[in-house]
Amino acid sequence: MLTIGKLAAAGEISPDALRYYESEGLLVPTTRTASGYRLYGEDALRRVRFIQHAQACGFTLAEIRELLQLRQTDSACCNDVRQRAIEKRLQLAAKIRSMQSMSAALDRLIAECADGSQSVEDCPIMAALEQIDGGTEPVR
Amino acid sequence: MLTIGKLAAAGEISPDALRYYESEGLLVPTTRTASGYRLYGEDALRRVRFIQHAQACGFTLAEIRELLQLRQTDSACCNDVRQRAIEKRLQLAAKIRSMQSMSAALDRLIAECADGSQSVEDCPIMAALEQIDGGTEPVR
DNA sequence: CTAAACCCTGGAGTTGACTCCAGAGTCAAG
DNA sequence: CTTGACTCTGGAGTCAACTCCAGGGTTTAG
Repeated sequence: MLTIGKLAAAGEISPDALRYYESEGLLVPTTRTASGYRLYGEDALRRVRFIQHAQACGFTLAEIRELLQLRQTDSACCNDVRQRAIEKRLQLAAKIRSMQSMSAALDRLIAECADGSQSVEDCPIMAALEQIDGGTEPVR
Repeated sequence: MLTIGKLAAAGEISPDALRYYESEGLLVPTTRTASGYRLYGEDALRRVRFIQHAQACGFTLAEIRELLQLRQTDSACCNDVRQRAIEKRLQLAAKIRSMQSMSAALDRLIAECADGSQSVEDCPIMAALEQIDGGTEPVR
């Protein structure tokens, strides 16, 4: 059994973050000592890694909690998990596209003032940013 | 001269957001009526568009304030603006790469469980998320 | 003249994933 | 037996860009 500090060290995460996960229903300690210290079993480390990897795939903690709850749900099958992964990939694609169009807009602006010796008043970038058609769509 | 409501309507933004911009030093009304109503000149609408377009290029309000302050700075030249655009493009590229690697990680997971009829316990996605090497790096 | 529509200020709430803190109790080593 | 390291709880603070609200005052249309 691991105390919170040991688990934190093993998972390269702060004890505060582990307590936060508990408050969010993601990782409940196996038991507590008589004095109230949290004690975690071995599976806790796997759970921490699960959370970290899912975060690295773009899932929020709320979504990760749902994924974990699927394990408890008898009617759930692997397709439910897969579906969430596919949806998350779609969300990522949308965000990537949005940022790519931001980047493309910047490209145009940067190209527009290849010679940057002018004063800021005459800067083509500043001028372009005031125009009605910025060429980009807002995020989200 | 426009009241805050008129400017808000023209700029397709809320009056609250305009007051917020003022508090952040981005858009100060030209004057006020005797009773304290904000009054904006024509340039205010251009300023609002500037803010919106810069946001659409990924700049934060703090960064936009800096861009606007460059106009006041005598020593600043167009290159200063250009440099900020280039740096922002770099930041965007880094975020895009990070999200692309998230998406790629999801791709692998999704492929791994092409047949999704198994129970969640046996789901290859869930199993992979518990492994040490997730194949992705954390964001930021 | 009155009601609706507008405006003001100051401050709290939102989202997400934490961090940091105070004040108190607990545990392990020497 | 003491000292330092650890843990507990509850709550506040962080970032960004707002939104929403209460409790007022102002303006305008009919």
